[in-house]
Amino acid sequence: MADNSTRTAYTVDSLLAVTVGVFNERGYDGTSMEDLSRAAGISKSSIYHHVRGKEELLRLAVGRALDALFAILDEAEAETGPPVDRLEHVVRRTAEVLLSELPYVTLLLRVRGNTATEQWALERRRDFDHRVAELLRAAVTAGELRADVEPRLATRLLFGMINSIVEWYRPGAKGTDGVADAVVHLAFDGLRAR
Amino acid sequence: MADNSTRTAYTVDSLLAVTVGVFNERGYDGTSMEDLSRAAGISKSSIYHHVRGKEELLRLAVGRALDALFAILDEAEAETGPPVDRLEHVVRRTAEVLLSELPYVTLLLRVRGNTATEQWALERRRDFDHRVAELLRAAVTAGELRADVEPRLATRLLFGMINSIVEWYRPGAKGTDGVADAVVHLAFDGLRAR
DNA sequence: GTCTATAATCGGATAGAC
DNA sequence: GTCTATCCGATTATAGAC
Repeated sequence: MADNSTRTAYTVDSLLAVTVGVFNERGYDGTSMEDLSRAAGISKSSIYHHVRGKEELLRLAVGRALDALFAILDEAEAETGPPVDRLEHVVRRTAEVLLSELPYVTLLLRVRGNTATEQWALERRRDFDHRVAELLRAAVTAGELRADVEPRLATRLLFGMINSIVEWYRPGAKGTDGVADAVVHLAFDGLRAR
Repeated sequence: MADNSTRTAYTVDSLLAVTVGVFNERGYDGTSMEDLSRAAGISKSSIYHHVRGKEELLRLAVGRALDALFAILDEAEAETGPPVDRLEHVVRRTAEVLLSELPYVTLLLRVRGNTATEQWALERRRDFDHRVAELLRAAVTAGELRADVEPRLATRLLFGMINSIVEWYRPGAKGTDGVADAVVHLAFDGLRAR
């Protein structure tokens, strides 16, 4: 918007939405405050009015993604059904959260660990993975999942598949309906025709 | 090695091995020439004796990964068996190449497209994906793979799973034997007990 | 809440000696 | 083939006006 006088002033949230888009396009390290100011249509120093700096923008964004993901685990662990059903719930809901919080989760999954904020994010991701691996292990013990693949390895490959959604999914694009269904089908029953 | 006088002089290849390790730890954008010189134990200007700059190091590294991946497709497309067998060959060999060329493929998979070199790498990755999707489509047409998941979507999820190996695999670590086998089993037959 | 101007530092790259 | 010294543009962040 070219006319500053009619544009609604930024809030931290609306600034964050713009920021995350740029971080995902250019990478966090590859994004300068100049890039952000251009994308937001305000000056660099105006950004510093809302946040302490670039790293705080990263922390707020990945925090939003992490909160959404941990909420899924809290739901699943409160359920009473067989382990395999709870695991399926986590798989489906994680895929759905990836889609609904796409830019925030995308950023989270690309974090490498250069700064304190990035290391904090990696740590919380590891906690998430461990809790999922426990669910999967319980389903194997119950005889509901095949026992010939090590649970930790299966968890990693399973979430590798789910997380890869952020690499290509674009809302509204053709042929992206039923992504969560496809994930659940492939994960539990595989590609082969029966 | 602290003693410069006894260390073998770098070649482009040996310098590349060091470089790729740092790029993967800190990210390409997050790595400075200063970081590289410290890791290699030589000065910044000595690096410029071997390569034209930072971007050339990236090009050499991802080029090595791409060459290894395209060699797999050339093999598979030359085979004469049923499509599903050729696809399984590609899946297994891709997982194996990920393991054998781990740092180079890791770097390739993290490229985002900020520079000309990065865009060239993304383009070649798209070519690879399309050729795999064709193989998978042929296997669906032959009735060897389930028809209720769109081939492009299945390809993406399949390679999402395979590529995610670079996120956690460390050579020699416990519980990482039979990774390629696990990938093939999960991809074609799924997690569920039979 | 946003601006212009600028401080302070970092990072890629080069010159020229050994 | 490697070094020290340095150039200079880019980048994060701040000061102070409106």
